[in-house]
Amino acid sequence: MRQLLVTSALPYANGHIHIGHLVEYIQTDIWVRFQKLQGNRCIYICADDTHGTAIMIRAREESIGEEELITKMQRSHIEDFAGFDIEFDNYGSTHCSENRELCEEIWNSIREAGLVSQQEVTQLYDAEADTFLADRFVKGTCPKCAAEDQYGDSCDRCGAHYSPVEMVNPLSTLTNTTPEVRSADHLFINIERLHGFLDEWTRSEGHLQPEVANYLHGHFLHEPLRDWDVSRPAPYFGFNIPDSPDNYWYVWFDAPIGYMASTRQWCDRQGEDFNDWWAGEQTEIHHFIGKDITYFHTLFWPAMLKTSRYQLPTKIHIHGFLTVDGAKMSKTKGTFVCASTYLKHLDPAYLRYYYASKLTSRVDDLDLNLGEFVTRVNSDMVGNVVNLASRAAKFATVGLSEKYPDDGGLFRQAAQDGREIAQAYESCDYARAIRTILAAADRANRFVEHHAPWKLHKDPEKTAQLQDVCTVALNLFRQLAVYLSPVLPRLAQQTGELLGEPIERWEQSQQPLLDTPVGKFKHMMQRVDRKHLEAMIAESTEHDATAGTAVPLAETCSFDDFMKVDLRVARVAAAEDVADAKKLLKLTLNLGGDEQRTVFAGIKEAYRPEDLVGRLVVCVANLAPRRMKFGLSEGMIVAAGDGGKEIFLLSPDDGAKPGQRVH
RNA sequence: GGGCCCGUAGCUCAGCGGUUAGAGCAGGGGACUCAUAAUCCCUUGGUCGGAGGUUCGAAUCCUUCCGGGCCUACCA
Repeated sequence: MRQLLVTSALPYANGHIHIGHLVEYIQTDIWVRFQKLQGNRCIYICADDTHGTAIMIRAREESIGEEELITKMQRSHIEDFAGFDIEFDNYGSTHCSENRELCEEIWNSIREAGLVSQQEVTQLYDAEADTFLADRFVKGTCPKCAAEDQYGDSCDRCGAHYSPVEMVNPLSTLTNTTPEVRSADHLFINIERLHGFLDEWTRSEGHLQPEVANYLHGHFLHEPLRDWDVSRPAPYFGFNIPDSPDNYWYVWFDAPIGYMASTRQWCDRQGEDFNDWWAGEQTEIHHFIGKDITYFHTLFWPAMLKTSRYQLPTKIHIHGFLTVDGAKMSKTKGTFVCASTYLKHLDPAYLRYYYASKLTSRVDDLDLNLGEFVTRVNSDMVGNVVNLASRAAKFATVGLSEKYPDDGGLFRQAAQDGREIAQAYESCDYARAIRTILAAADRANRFVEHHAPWKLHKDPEKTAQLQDVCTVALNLFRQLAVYLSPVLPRLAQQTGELLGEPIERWEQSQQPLLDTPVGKFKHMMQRVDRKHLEAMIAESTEHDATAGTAVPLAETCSFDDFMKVDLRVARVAAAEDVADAKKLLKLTLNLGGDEQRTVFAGIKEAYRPEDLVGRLVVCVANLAPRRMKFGLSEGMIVAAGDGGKEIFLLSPDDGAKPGQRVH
């Protein structure tokens, strides 16, 4: 019997669970249920990730304490997960005494190993909010291309990377004030000292999916690893560092330790020995995470565990992101669906089944195609599998036969399929498991078709034959229910009730159930109603009115300030593609008379050159010319939108003439 | 600029060195009526992104080009 400790990534206490998160929790829950069904000793551990600047700021916005915020959010997360039949053995929080103690212990080991150093870090500081600003909390003008309204680390428009300290006219998005530059001492971990270990660990068989190992070597491990900044100066919501009391551990230091803290809570409750789970080789440790946090889990985390002499992960299972109908989840499209919203409209089994039918062991993104969702659930799951019980149970009033009848080898074949299905679950290739199960369901349906119980039913002399046919059909169905029970626990439970024996072990798929009464049949699952799906999307759709208020207004400016900007109507005389540029089109603008300008505009993804020629636009005519990679840009055209495909050029109403001033 | 991954039927994918390239859904035709408009049978549909190469043999290995996605370190 194996002993397994399984985790999912800790959801951040800053937001609610949505269908994107659920890919991971459903994936993990299926794996854990499979392991338990196999008779392995397996615990599923998770917790809320509660620390960091974002929590501090949100608590302020809601005028409540951080602890109140995270308590509320944890309750909500637990409820959402329960609604999707995701069963944790312990669901904790990183903000607990167990975590603080473990952080301290691991920190001391890292200190003792001589890996910690102090370095000065210069950052922007918001004096009004009294906090250092992470890059995402700074907006300003790009120091390279002068694009406005860019985030503090890089520019959407020219792709430049810089430090927020270099930005022109930076503004704190928290208070809309101008931040100051301040320095503070941070603590760094010299992770390069573990380079050799990480090189070997990431490469050695089985710890990572091959593409992840390739990525790490191609991207990080081919050069010296940079020191990891693990502290943040006050104010910060988190744990104080005992030997550096003005500093806090960065949230990514204490978050993975939360896996251990949550395990410790479980151990204390169960009377188990914590070291048995984290300090000995008898336990396999499996982390399930999304590809966005690969770096923390495959480099920092093993380094921390190695240094503090804890057990290293057996395997890190990494999955991709969720897209909906091929695009990122979007609030305006209504595809950013919260777990609780989903549950108001649809059965959680649908999503569990659909995700399972698409999950493989690779890091690829998973697309939730809404049309396909309906088809797979209705045709494959309900029509093919669940309906099998429906068409046989009704005729099985006398119960199952005493001896298993000749079924042409169907039961044996499906029993043998169990090996392949189990292997598929084990390797996280659930799509393969589902495919194999569906093939068995096809065979079972063919059997029923061929033996036509509805005809036998009409002939009183064929009762025994009818019983045999139902015995086969229901046993074939029960096999499927066992195989699907990690994905569809409720279906397994209903099947157990129908046939009078709960489904608890994988081996139940290997022996037919005989000589037992069959309960009264009730529908086990409804088909998806497209209307409910549409209602869910409608409820998730955020309208423009609410979406538009998200960006705070800029500082008040005087009329004179405004008049410094000379906006002119211009006609696009020519527009051409800039071959090597990702975002730029080269425009020739006519500003009235002979006045011509060349402008490089970052609108390539939203407009085709041929559609622009001849139209009127509004141009900033007195903007300082800018030397760009492809030539000199002598102005700027004004547009709304976030960039990419979401760019909307402004144009005057009919009658305006090139050269007219806009004011 | 660099890195990782992916391009197979309308859609979602399987096949990853060896018989005429497969499945499900969708499309077309038929059967059946037990069942949740279900199920069963037959059927249409692909120059396996393009071009080279290795090989007796390539969707499968290598090179290169094209197209797409993701990442590029104090938000990994």
